[in-house]
Amino acid sequence: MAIANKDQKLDALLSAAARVFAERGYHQTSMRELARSSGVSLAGLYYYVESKEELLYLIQQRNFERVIAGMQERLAGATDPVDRLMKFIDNHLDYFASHMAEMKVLSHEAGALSGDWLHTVEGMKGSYTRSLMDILAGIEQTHGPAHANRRVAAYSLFGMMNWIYNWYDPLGDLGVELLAQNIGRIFLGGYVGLPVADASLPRTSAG
Amino acid sequence: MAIANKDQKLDALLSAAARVFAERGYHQTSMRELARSSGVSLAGLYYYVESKEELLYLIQQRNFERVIAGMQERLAGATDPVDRLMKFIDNHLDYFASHMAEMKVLSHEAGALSGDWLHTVEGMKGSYTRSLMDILAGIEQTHGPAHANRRVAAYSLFGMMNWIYNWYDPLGDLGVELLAQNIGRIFLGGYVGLPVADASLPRTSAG
DNA sequence: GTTCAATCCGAACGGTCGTTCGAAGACTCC
DNA sequence: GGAGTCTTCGAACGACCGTTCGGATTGAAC
Repeated sequence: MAIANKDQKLDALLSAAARVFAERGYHQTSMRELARSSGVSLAGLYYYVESKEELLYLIQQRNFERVIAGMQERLAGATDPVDRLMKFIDNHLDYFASHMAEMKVLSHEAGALSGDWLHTVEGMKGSYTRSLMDILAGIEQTHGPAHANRRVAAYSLFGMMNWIYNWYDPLGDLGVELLAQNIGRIFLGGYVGLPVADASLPRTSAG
Repeated sequence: MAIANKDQKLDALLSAAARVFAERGYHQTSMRELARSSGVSLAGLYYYVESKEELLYLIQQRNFERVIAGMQERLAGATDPVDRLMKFIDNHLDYFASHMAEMKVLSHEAGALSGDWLHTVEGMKGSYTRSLMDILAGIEQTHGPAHANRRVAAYSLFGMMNWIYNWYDPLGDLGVELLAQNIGRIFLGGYVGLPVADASLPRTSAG
């Protein structure tokens, strides 16, 4: 019970910290604020975590891990490159929209890590980016020459998806499925001139 | 001479500060570091600026002003909506690429301002966003129904363009013209299914 | 060469920061 | 009920923060 309980409390701590980091920024947030908003004393935080930076690292690493795991799961049975891309986008935006605070911290506080922690997270980003580039290569093979440089295309897609923390409200009128559909359509139409049919996308009421 | 000289030194100060803010982040940067990297004493900074936050505000406001002025200048004679969009993108990326530090500060430290200063910069952002949305409306009129929600499209384009501070090297192999061409092509092709011909874009050696 | 404003700075202020430490409470097992 | 481990925390530490203030330095104007 003891160890499981500790892990559970660490999870709650990370979730509370992510909310505050997302709202006020990592450097602007003090350990005293984190203590207050998570119901633990200041010193008590250090029972679960060895430093403020480890808190940031754990938020980034754990959530990125889940994004990557979700992607691998969704891609497991898909062979058509376009289908794979849409699943990649769906997964990314799904996780993003349901973990806005954590993903904002992951996207926005990338430069706040250092040392091995930074190295680890950057490794994950590299591998994630490579996954997308591979999918793009597959699309080029099946749908003719690309209309844009593959690297530019990959980072443009990440830009579209990661920028949403600046404007998207998951509780607003625009559902995640529709958002993913829109972004997927913009990207695919521009990258290989593919008009993405509604039928190949998850249906939404506002479709 | 006196006042002009002061303005000139303020410019140099802002430029030095932007470089440090871009590299280490606004909150992580101390006034002592800014003093060191701009060759002024700590107290001397306060002759030019009333607070650290005003420094950030001036960087954001002055550069955003120039981006908007550049846009208005380039759009002055253009009537074709697609041409207007390409000019909008060109201007944005041109300025971004030649002022990477300032624009990273503008994009990345948006949440660090408060009060009237925040209000002013947000007003500029709103007006700039409206300009893009107007161009998109024009494109829809001349090139048929859009393949994606206009608001999503606008923010997706901003995402593509503003994300470049995370990966783009203005001194690398990929020139700004080519970058703008690629992003413009991805966006236009996806938004209204328009295959952008090379001829309608600025020529580059790598075409 | 005195005046006066513009320019610059050393030194200090009060405050907040991340982190530590020793000890107190809570819980389990005998 | 005693031993031992897990969990929690009040209080304090040294470091650094943004900002201020009084005075030094400069340079043009008369």
